[in-house]
Amino acid sequence: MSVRQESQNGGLSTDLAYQSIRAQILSGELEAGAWLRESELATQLGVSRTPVREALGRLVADGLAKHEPNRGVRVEEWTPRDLDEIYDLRLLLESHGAAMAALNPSTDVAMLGRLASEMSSITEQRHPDFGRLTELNNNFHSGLLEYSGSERLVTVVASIVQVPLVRQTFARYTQAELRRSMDHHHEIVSAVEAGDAQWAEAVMRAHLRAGWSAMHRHLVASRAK
Amino acid sequence: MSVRQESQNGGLSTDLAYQSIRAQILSGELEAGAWLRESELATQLGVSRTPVREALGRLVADGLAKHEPNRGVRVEEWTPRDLDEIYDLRLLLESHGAAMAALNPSTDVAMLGRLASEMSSITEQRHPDFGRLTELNNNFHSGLLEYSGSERLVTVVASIVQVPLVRQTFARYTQAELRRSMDHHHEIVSAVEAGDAQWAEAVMRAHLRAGWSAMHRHLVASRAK
DNA sequence: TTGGCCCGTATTCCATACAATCGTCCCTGA
DNA sequence: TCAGGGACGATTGTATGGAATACGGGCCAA
Repeated sequence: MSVRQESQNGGLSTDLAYQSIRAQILSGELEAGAWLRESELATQLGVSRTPVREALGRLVADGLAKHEPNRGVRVEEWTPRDLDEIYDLRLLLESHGAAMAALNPSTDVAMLGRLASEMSSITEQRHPDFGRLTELNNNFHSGLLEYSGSERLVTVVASIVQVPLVRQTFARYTQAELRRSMDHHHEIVSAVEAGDAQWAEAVMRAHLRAGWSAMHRHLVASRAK
Repeated sequence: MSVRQESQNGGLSTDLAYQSIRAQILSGELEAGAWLRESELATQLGVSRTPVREALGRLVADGLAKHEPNRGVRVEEWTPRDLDEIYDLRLLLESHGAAMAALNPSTDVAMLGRLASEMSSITEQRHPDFGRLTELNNNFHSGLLEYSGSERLVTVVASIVQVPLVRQTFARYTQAELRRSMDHHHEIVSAVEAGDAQWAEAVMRAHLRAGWSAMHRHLVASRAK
């Protein structure tokens, strides 16, 4: 919830359309491969086709949808290979960002620590609120990236990462994995607080790789069935 | 000329507008901060405002222009800091890509070698064709990236890199720097041919860092004037 | 002289009408 | 029965008109 899904361009109706359609894609309400018909969405949202077209263009640029000339726009489909590519890039970019944040004296360590703690306490409850957990996790990761000092790093990662986040990764974790993931967050905070770039980078690598591993295990399981 | 500037969506007029406006920005014909008026561009290109609006939206998504609500779109401005960020990311991503290409057995080493050779021969001429050199250089870099096997890596780098390339970096090089840059290309080919990922990665790092250094020298010089 | 308000103008933003294009279905003929 | 072709329908792509909004200049008052 951190960046880039609030209005980046002006139109009121355009933004409404963009937010709404995007939400429907990410929630799974619109499944992969489904057609995004301009007039249908327009009437559904109570606006004309023009802002819908504009919103669809942005979604295509985001990589969430695919344009087929003279045919229309449909929700992008994702293969396991795509997810591998994404995690590979996250590994590279986010660990780099963590290192830079550790070197940045104005990084708000306290805020990151609070996020990590709140996430921990959520996981200790009987029925964890995975939605809230995902939201806090996004805040943690993108917040850390912002302290890397590189605006582009934030936007690039945001443009890559949006898809797999929706898959409710946390809900797939075992209890041990969940706990380890939370521990990673605290360790990252410690590393940043210590100003130790290599430590921060290494923990972030481990953190993401662990997430990738859990996701991968689930993928092969679901493919087998 | 490698990727992502050919039509990614359908419209004929839309594509014309996109290509044309984009070219005007990259050539410097439209300078930073200039307003991109819909009707003006529409009449200039002989189309209506609608495809122009769509093209502007894509340019904003590309990061080449900036949208100001209810005011219009203007050409994005670039600070030296932006260029630093971009080179930082290129360093990270392209060196990683080079390493992966070295590990990929189906990488077309011969093609890369031909590109490197042709670039070398251009630089040895009395009046090198820097435009052609830039084009071949783009082909070399994006070609190498494609052999990394990660589609996303290609598109991500393409989305970041477009701006500084236009600044005719090669024309700023000293003779020695130009020669070193060409040598780097050949060395990268050797490393990839040897299947040595670490070698390829290291040379690519050096190659980009050298380019950054030359650009930086020029920036401080032009700022002093 | 200067600060603030009001209105005119230019421009975007949204809606709607029209044109072009593609897929599908039916019909025909072998 | 099946292959090929042509017209219909649905949907995108383009053009244009009208509503909303923000800037700039001029007027008024202190």
